[in-house]
Amino acid sequence: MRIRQVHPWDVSVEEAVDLQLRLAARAQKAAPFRGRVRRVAGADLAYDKRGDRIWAAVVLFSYPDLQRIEEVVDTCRVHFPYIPGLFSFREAPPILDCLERLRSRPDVIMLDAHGIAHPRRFGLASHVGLLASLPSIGCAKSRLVGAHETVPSAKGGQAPVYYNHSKVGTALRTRAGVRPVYVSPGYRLSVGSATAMVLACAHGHRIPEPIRAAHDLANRARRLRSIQIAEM
DNA sequence: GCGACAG
DNA sequence: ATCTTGTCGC
Repeated sequence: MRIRQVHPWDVSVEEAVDLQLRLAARAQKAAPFRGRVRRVAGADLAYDKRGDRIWAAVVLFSYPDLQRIEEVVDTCRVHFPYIPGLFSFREAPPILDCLERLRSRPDVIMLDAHGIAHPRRFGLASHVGLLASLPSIGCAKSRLVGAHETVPSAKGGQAPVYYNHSKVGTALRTRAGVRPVYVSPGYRLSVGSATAMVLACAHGHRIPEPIRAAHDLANRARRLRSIQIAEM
């Protein structure tokens, strides 16, 4: 699929924040998914111990039966610093490269990150979704912003996450006895449909299958170090 | 000024 | 995120 080249990535921290403020406006339409979801992609990354190279992986699954269809990995060096709230400037490039090389188009992509549950309502999931013109979901392992009540302990238990007087996501128990994950729509999705899709992809593990598979693939690629794709 | 703070 | 072995529990 084609990726839009909207802005450069070698920007300063100030420019990055400015870009988020400007791009966020395009990622705030909360629409429930239209039609049938047939393919869901999961994306995640692995870092080397020095923290200057990352491996990105995208794994495509059929939905809702979750059969593995296709997978892509990419690697590149990172220069942008680790700053909560600015992940996309480190992680989006290699993920977008993977998406660009994907043969069949996903209906939605879920990432180990936040969507609009972000200081400027434009987390990594939103950024990737916007540039790829693909509905996206952020499913993070911990909270970045917002607050919520106690999450029911059974699988499927949830509590809305509020930030600045608006609902930005869901704290969702994907399995009994584990900490909830934080689901927030990234691009062109509603909190409800994003939450439903994550729960539908929870197969006995805290992390939904597409992201789990991408996490595993990224780590395997890192250990092998055999796929050193062109750097940019 | 002091915490909080995705991966 | 990554560095690390075994170990307690379903």
